[in-house]
Amino acid sequence: MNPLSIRVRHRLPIEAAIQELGYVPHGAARALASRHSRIVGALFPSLDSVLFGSFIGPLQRALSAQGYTLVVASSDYDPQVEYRQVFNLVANRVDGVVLVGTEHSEACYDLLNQKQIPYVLTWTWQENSDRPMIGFCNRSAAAMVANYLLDVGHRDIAMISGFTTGNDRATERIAGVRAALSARHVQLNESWVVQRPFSLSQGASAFRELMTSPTRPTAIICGSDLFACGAIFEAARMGIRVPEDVSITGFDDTDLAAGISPSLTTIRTPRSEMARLTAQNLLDSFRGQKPRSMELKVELVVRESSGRACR
Amino acid sequence: MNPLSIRVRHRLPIEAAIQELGYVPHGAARALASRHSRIVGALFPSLDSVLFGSFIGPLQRALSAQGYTLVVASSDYDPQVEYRQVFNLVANRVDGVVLVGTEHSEACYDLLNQKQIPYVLTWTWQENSDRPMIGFCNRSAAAMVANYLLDVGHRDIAMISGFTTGNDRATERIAGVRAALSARHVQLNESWVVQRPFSLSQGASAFRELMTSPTRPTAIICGSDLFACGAIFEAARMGIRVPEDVSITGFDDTDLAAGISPSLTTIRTPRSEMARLTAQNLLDSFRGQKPRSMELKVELVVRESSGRACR
DNA sequence: GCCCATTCTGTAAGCGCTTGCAATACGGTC
DNA sequence: GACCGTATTGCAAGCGCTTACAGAATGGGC
Repeated sequence: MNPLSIRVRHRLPIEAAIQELGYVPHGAARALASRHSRIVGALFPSLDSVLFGSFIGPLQRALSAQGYTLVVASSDYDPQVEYRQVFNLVANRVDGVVLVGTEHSEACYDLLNQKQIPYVLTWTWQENSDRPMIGFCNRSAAAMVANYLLDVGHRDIAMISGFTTGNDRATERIAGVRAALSARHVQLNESWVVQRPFSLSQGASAFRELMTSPTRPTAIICGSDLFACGAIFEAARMGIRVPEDVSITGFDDTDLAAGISPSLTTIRTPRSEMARLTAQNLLDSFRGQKPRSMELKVELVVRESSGRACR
Repeated sequence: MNPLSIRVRHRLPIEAAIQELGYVPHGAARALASRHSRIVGALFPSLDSVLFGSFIGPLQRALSAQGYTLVVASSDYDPQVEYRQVFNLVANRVDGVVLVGTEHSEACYDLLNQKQIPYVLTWTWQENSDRPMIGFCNRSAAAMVANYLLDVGHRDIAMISGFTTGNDRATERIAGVRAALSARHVQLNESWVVQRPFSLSQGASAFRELMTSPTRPTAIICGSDLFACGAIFEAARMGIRVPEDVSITGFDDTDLAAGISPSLTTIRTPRSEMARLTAQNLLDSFRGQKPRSMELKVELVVRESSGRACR
């Protein structure tokens, strides 16, 4: 008799019984016994934004395809909340954790290290860091935008940025712009760098503020497409022409960037690729392989919202 | 000696030791022993969309405040995937499940019932259903829009809708428009009801299609703000004036609706309230209280993108 | 038909907690 | 100081699975 035949002979009736009785394995029991939960936790600064949505989807798909479940949490940009959420994830003994950016309290890192839970930092890239990272360099991405604007003649450049406190991405983007300007002997006017909570309407009001100041910038670099779209909408309301009167650039290349009129010059950030690679990185860790950090390329997408400086 | 003093005397050094040793309770062990996981699962048709983002955030916050963790999953509008995801949630022995809409396979409902896992259907409302529901009536919401357009003289009304297969919200919205028109002896031209995947660019292309047909509608009811914004952008590109040449309405009142120019007439759906009440509903179930279904009110927000029919 | 290398099956221990019960300590009362 | 009800502690069982190991069955080679 074939050695497999027994297995086969038994498998069918057993599977029938499983169906019949409606047996569903008990994840917690399995997790307890096997010492891994097949759950991955992802902690975002905010869940409300569109931005992270286009990351969660692919991440969830990639993990799900390998039998992993995704838990999401948000810190609301608050380190206290963040620690609580990490603790929560650890308490649930997630097999791995996805974090956004590098700025997290020591306590968070300690907790993960102590419990030996692999984690990945995303949405950011730092050379020579020993932390696992899958992301792009916010500094050079911002510098790309700045250099492009300098190339087409802009010198009076303003920024609408997210809050930099605890947000290394925002910090790096400002630093990137500042460095790019410096390299061309242009100084970034710090009073033209405004920080706002990420939203369309905040982008609009920041734009209005900048454009009603005594001297107007000729170009505005926005730290997110949301800001940029808010600015474009506000420009329309104020009768300011884009890009003739002012160039506006975004960050992320969301659907909106291509759709809006004038279409938005922006930086395309590789969110779904980042999600896939992040999942892969963790899965490698789970399999005992050394996870690979990776710097992803971003791309400047020049569209209608930017052009030659008018003065 | 005070009976409490022992407790107090012991508590401090014990808590110190907990800190010291970095003890983190083991969720799986707790779940196994206590027979509840303190995890709630939410299953969305899609995670990519902005739409559900503004629901997940408040939901997660509300649950987190009560010590519950949120697991998200997406079905990609595929019943097969949906069943697998529900199975997954059940396998993880979530304490409760959040589902979107009413259309789910019997198998899904059976699984939840058999394992006695409380669930809530959201984003939808049906009178006389015995299923727990927290949502709004898509049919009457759509009828509100249609009645408004009829009131301002429109008779040639088109729709850009999501796919109706497996999506009761889309189905109901079309039905609502059809019924409202019928009641005024206007017939909905079925060839003017186009179904598309939810996205900005699909809204744009559907708009172009409708506006290049031999006879043009004077108003277009969109099943989502995303469609409507796509349509508005496309109108700008085609040199079609909104609302002078065509009125456009949306659904959901996302940030974009107020920001876009012309600003969008739309239906405000109470997403964060829905999230809070959904959480409350489940928490009530967990505490053995009878959960309360609730119909939420939606509101027609008339802005610039709609107006009197021109002919 | 015997032996061996496999594959398969059965069994027991234990993952880290909760829960209920029995045992004990406690403070107050008479 | 004996007694009582209450607060606290200690202990053991068990949640539903995995895992490791011992033991049995299997089929092929000689």
